[in-house]
Amino acid sequence: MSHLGYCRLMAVDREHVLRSAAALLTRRPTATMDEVAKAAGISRATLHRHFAGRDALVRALEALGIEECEAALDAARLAEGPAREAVGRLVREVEPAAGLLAFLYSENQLFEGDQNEGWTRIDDRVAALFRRGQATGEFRIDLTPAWLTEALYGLLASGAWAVSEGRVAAKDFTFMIVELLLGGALRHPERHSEQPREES
Amino acid sequence: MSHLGYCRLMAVDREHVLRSAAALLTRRPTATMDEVAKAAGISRATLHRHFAGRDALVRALEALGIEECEAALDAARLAEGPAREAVGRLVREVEPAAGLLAFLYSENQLFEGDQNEGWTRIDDRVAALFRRGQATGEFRIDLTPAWLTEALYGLLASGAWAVSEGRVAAKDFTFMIVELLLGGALRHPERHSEQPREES
DNA sequence: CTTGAGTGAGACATCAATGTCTCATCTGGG
DNA sequence: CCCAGATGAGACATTGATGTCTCACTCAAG
Repeated sequence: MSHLGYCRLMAVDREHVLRSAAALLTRRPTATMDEVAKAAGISRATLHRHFAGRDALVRALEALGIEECEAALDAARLAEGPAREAVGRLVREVEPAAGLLAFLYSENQLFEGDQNEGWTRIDDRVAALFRRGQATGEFRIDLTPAWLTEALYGLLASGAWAVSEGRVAAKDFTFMIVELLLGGALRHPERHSEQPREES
Repeated sequence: MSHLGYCRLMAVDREHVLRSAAALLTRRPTATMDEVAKAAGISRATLHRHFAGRDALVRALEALGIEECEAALDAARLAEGPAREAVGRLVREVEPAAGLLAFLYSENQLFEGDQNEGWTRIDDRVAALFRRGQATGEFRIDLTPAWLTEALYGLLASGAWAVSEGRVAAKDFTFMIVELLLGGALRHPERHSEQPREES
């Protein structure tokens, strides 16, 4: 088990480091490599042995986020049943990764240009869900799938931050996001005009 | 006019520097003081004469954002008419500042602890609007005003980013945010149960 | 016991951004 | 013309994070 055991132990270790880094950077996006190492319970030297530098660490976190996102997309079975229920499943599945995704979401605003293709694949799958909902008549057609996708990301990030700052209860996370995204804030089923603007 | 003129000119200049800094940092939150100076068409030395350092610059931008936010809150007359229309007015009034607010929104996630009290005042006013809407029966009561407030911020930031990256048209900004926040993505007025979760 | 891989601690060098300083230049008012 | 204030350009030291290196220690396998 010398060789195999070695690799698997490294993987576990790396996984653990990534998890603590994600947890820390979610709260303090500017945390130092020193702090990341300390949070993982290892020395900076060892951290550097696992990840060549801060870039590599963030890249690895991005890969982890993409991986968990796609796992959530798979688990949510977006193609099955009513689209609205698929949205609910998706948010529920993605909830554990919401903090990490919120970090990566704001981190992506910093990087110009080269954005990982994994995100566009995810974008496509989410947008396809909204498009399906529009095709079946469940969702309104005057809000583009691209915007609904962006809005979902924004609500996930807002929700994660609001929970981490104690402004909303963690147990309401999925409920609030899904209810707002699907149903909106209005109470009565009366739907106002689709052209609400005065001229101007 | 030596003295008065001096002050007013300085104010105009400072205003211009702040505007360009806001425009630049909105696109590239990590821009250097050098780049900020270049973007404003002045030298780094002069930039330092206006703002002691990067901290001071960000603080000034924060103050500007708060100022514009409160101006938008005033202009939207949140206490008048149906709450849903007040939300529409608010988003429309706040739209020109959305980019700056998105920058400050993510910047605030970086700073720990001491957050400017101006934001809590703004939070209170927005939350009061949602609370009023709930009291009049316009808004549902199973989404807390605090969450609706956070969600509005998140949608504003998402919208600003989506527009700046060309994913949604700038002219649809207000429409999409208001429609999603108030009406949600569902097409039909049928409202699903307020306890949509399976047990578990 | 011996060995070797992995680790922690810490000493550097590097690098980018920042803050401070000086000096030459420009400009408008006296 | 002369001058004071503001500016631009650039040199310089500082600071904080980072990347690299060495060395001693631990621990489990042989």
